[in-house]
Amino acid sequence: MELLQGLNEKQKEAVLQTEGPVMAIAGAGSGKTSVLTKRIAYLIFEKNVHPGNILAITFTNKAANEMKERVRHALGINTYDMWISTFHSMGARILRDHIERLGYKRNFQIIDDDDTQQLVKSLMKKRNIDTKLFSPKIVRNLVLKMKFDEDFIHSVEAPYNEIVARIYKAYQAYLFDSNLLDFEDLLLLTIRLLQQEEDVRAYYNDKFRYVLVDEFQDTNNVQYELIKLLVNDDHNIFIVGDEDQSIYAFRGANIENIRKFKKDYPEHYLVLLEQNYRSTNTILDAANHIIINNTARIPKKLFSTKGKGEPITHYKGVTARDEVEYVAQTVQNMVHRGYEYNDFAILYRANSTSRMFEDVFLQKQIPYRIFGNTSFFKRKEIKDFTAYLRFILNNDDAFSFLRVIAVPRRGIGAVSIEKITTYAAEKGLAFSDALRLCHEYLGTSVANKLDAFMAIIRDFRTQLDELPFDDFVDYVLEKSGYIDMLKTDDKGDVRYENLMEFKTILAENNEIYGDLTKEEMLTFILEDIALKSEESKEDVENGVTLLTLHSAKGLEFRVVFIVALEMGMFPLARTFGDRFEFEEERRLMYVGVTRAKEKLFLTNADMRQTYGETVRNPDSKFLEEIPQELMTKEGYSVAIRRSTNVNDVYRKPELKRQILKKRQSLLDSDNVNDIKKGDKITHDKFGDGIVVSVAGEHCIIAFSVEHGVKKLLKDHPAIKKRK
DNA sequence: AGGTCTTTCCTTTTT
DNA sequence: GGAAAGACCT
Repeated sequence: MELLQGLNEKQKEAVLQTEGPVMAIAGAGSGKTSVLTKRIAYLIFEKNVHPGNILAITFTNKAANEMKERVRHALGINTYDMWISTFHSMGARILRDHIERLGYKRNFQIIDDDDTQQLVKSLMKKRNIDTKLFSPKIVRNLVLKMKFDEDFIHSVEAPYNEIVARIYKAYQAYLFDSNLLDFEDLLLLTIRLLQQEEDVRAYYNDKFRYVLVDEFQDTNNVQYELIKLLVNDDHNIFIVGDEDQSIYAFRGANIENIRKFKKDYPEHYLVLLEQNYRSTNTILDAANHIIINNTARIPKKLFSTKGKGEPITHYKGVTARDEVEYVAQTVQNMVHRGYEYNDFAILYRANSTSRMFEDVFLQKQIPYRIFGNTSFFKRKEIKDFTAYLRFILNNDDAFSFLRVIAVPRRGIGAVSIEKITTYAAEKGLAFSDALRLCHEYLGTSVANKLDAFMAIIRDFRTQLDELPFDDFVDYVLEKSGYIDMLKTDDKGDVRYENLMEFKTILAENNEIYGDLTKEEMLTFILEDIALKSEESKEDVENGVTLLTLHSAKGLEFRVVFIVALEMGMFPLARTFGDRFEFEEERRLMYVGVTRAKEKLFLTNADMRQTYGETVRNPDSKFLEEIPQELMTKEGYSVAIRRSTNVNDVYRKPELKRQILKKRQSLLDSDNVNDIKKGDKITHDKFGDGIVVSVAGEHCIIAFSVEHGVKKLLKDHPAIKKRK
């Protein structure tokens, strides 16, 4: 059969065993994605299964998109009827149709993690809980756990237990009243719906005859529960996973689910995919030697028919800058030798590491793509504008109101808003009604301002139906005063451009959802934005890929650089004391190494700036775990390491003190602006100016007319003396 | 209330 | 070193 061409025996089994539960344990690079897509093709072409009867669940949007792409293009199947999505978008899609059964309104909006964090904080403040003494971050995490299991609160210790219990209640009520769902709700409410409403469950059980779950090792208990509710009595469930690649325990992923699956579906068919089609044996050897250090795992050894390949290169830079320059230089050299920019990936543990690479790549004109990081949709202006859209659609959305009322400022501040919410609470009114009826509570001037604002919002609601999206966006930006506000913002130009970019995105969606009402359309678009956090904006055709180790999962590249391999950077310092967490770091390393097809570079630096301070981290433990004969060493590691022992700095306090002292004196001399009255200086932000007077640490400087006269710290780094 | 300067916290990782 | 929150001044 043509479809099965190029598959090995094990892979064929995984495709052909269509009925009943199947568990495929698939090592890195074992052709898992192609098994998944071919299985879908086989179901449709050979078993005549309707695409609408297939549900494929992935973990990230990137994986979902890639699977869609492959099913659509490589196999020529129309994915329109097929559900290929993440757990969360699947939940949203089901809830959009049935959530009224749970008392919510169907035009609910999704609130992202940043916003829940803020919400918890403001709820704490409103209840006079000191957010300095009690971290809102901890409270929020505990509240989220309580969402999964209310009994969880009994294991929380005083005094947090009482606070968390209160905030949990308030938080849930707030979301419900505002018709908002957080990420957890997307799963939990779907479960509640399926448990509570038998006919709904029957509908989906009948619809989803074949369920496929990718990256099963990353499912948490709630997601597993959801899978079980969706799988019907035929038990046609296919899961693919690899416990060595479980990297989401921090988010509740539970490797135990693999064992639970075995128990819940005792009749399951097991397939082991161990042959690797991706990497050279040198790379696999290194990966095997790293992962073997983890205690809790089923032994598994990847093998490959590819040759030995090139050795791994470890480069140690003198500074982090040096490390980055080396990476850039190496990329360029290899491109001259015939590689494409597309062939390279730079992998790092934390998003913040990407900054310096961006700097250097820009400078050297190396094209690159960057995944994740500050997503387009998390920018202030975009969040502001989406808050407008949300509030226009739903006047009960108090959270969006708070944002919108303050940009631009409208003379309605914290005090007045507090009055409105108190009023709503006392009278038991919906937020939208409170906004209409609260006049007596407010001063006349504030009441008038609020009226004027609500009139604008009502007008926006009318215009939404009247105007094409393009014009609607311009209309809102103009009439809300947002455009005027940007004129005084020093980042106004960039912000404006981003908003125009956002307009384009809306217009594109307009075409996709052409047959819906404007309101429905906008609701879908906002949902999309909330769930698909990242959209690689700069669409470089051929560029180096910069991404975190987490988002690298499932991808492969000819050449991979894993950077900043230092104790504290990777593995992260906070994981040192916890074996469980440390082993997750190691799995992350394993994922990183196995992304490489031909050549692997491991880099780090002797010195780097962290939090604005120079630190010297020892080499990452993971470097030692790779057999040294697989590696060649370059850079600092060869030249200098023998003469200075980095660890001395940590062992000898007096040495450390000396270094600190020297560093301090360097800092001091760097920052001292020996300026006197009458000196001409230049300021990073205010431009050129003349020193009017100096007194102690401060000085008074006259800048150009638009900035005027300012009192500033004399030694502020933004001030430089002009020659 | 709003703007500016100063201090604080920070880095996991994703939906 | 940089963003966000807070303190302080107008």
